[in-house]
Amino acid sequence: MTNEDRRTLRTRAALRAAFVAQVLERGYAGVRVEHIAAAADVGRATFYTHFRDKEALYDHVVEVVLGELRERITPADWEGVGFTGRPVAELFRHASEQPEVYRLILRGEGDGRGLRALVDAWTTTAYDVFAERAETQRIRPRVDLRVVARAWVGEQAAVLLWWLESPAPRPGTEQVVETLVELSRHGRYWATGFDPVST
Amino acid sequence: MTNEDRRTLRTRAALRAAFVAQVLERGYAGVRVEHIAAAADVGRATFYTHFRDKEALYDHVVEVVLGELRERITPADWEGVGFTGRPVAELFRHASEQPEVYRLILRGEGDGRGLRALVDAWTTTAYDVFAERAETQRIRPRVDLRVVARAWVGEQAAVLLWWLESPAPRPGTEQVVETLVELSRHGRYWATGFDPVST
DNA sequence: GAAGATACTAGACACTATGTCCAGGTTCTG
DNA sequence: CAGAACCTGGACATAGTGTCTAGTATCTTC
Repeated sequence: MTNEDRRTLRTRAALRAAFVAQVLERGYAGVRVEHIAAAADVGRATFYTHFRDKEALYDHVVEVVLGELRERITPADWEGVGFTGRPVAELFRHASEQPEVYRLILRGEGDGRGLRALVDAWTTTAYDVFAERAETQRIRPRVDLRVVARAWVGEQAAVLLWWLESPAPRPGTEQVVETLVELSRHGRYWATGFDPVST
Repeated sequence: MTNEDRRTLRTRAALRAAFVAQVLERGYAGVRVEHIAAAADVGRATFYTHFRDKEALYDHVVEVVLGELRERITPADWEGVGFTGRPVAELFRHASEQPEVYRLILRGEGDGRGLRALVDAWTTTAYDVFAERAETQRIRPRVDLRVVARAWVGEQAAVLLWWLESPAPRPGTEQVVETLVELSRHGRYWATGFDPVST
């Protein structure tokens, strides 16, 4: 890796950071290329030597985050007892390290493209794990696993966004993740204490 | 209600329909005011006599849908055994009657504003029901009800979008709703057949 | 069926942001 | 220090926005 490359990488990182900050400040539609360039301390023309337009930068940002997330979760995380707990915890931990990008994506900023990318990727991963588990354990699931995977992911997306946008005194990562795991394990009725039969 | 009002209402409805169709065809960012006007069979200037801009029309569309949904679900739907099943079924039924608008909103089109509006409204409603139930029944929930409400809504949003975008041979409303209810009742582990303890 | 009100219309307008281009400047490497 | 990158400001044509105006169509009411 030569040093020209380094310079390029630094500039791109600056543009990414500037983009995220600007979108959270002004909203995706309200951000001008000039704002991003200025916030990244770079000329407007320079922006275009790196990215075709605002959308391209957005896609790049999402790609980077998804790449990091993928690298962080190994197949081993999906093994064993309570096998969904570790991936969820890892997701929340990653998000808490860079709340801005995650808020950006989960809010559906940029016409929802990033949110759909995240949800789709995460859903595919989950479904594959669920399906393979059912396969190897000769289990015949009582419900459609595609629906289960979607539900599982949607649940996390909604809770994660709420958690990231909650003001200062918010529950800790462990507590929220624990709640999600409990819901997976015992169902909402059990967790809330409402008895579906006698009520 | 005079007849001028009628004309106005008809034009607005036409603009709403045109907007939805155009966004699904070109994506929110790709839609020009001219496209909407043309699709509604109306002059471009007319658009501006009804709505400030594209965003205002978008907000109006969301408002109408949320209004309809609210009207459809009475407090009685939240009563009794399996009290979450009926509202969910009603939501899915409403969505299946006008899949286009719901797809538009759930995809996060328009920088996610509509999706957030829908999720927030639905979450608030759910939380209030949950909280009041816990109150009147003197139940001390095992988990944070705010998280439960978020999770419950996120689950539905993700599954509903998936369902609306699935090609022709897709599961029926009843089946999908039934799955969601089962997940609420018994938890994901039970429904998938994976035993969290012995696995 | 005429008068009046209201919605609609085409076209022109200034304005703003986009994306491309270029010629010259800066910064790092070898 | 020479060369190769990256960066730069400014100029440019283009496209879409939102406003306005003067005039036309449509419907109600008497």
